[in-house]
Amino acid sequence: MKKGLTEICYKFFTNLANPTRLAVLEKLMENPMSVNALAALLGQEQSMISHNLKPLLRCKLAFSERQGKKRVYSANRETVSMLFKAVENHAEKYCPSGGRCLKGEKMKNG
Amino acid sequence: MKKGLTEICYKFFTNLANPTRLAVLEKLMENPMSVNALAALLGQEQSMISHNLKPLLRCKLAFSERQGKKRVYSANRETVSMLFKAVENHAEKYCPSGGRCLKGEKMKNG
DNA sequence: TATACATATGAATTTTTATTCATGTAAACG
DNA sequence: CGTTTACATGAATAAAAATTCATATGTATA
Repeated sequence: MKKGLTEICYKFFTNLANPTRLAVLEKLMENPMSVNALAALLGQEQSMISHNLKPLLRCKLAFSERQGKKRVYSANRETVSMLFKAVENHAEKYCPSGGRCLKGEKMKNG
Repeated sequence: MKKGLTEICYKFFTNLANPTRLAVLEKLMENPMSVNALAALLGQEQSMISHNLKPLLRCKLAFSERQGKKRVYSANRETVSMLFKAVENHAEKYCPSGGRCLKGEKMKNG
């Protein structure tokens, strides 16, 4: 493993280890949208979405662009799809029947 | 994104979002070893290593096998290398000069 | 089978992270 | 330029994780 990667990995995975941020990324993978659109879709407060978008932007897992009075967020499709795919591959191989091996502990939300 | 994957991703990334566990995985990628060997190498208490190995095993990010009175742990090389590679790719492209873009927040250890 | 070695577990505490609520700021548009 | 819309930020609180220390369990072997 490359030196310094551990620290980057830590920030990275810490960033992803959150149901709200994962849900945001999932939505943004479907299509780019505004903070309020995300908040509405996910049934969460606008400020919570904003707070959670920040670390995603910082790590460049998401991008943003102003469009008129809105600000449109989009996912870093390359990285995000690669990561999700890695997890999906693992799950298929090691967590048959949809991660039932992880049963018992539920996600903080939904 | 496949349904149910969000939850698996959450457990997954939560598992990886920890400096001790990342360090453990890094060592185990070099070669399989016992709990005490890990503890010695990482300068951590044995119980801490044990506690942190548990979730890695649960998610099958690591495996274990008894060898005499020791228990030898090994990394799931396939998954771990894929994940690390994904992060490395991202870092190269989006975090030039070794993740300096992530500066300011240090890892809990290291 | 008593002892030592290797690891696991439990529970209390500390640390980190998330969430909420109130408020601040910035662009658009009348 | 004041008002509305859209979003960001700060600070307090709440929730979740990590760490530590004490102790239990399990295996080999004298």
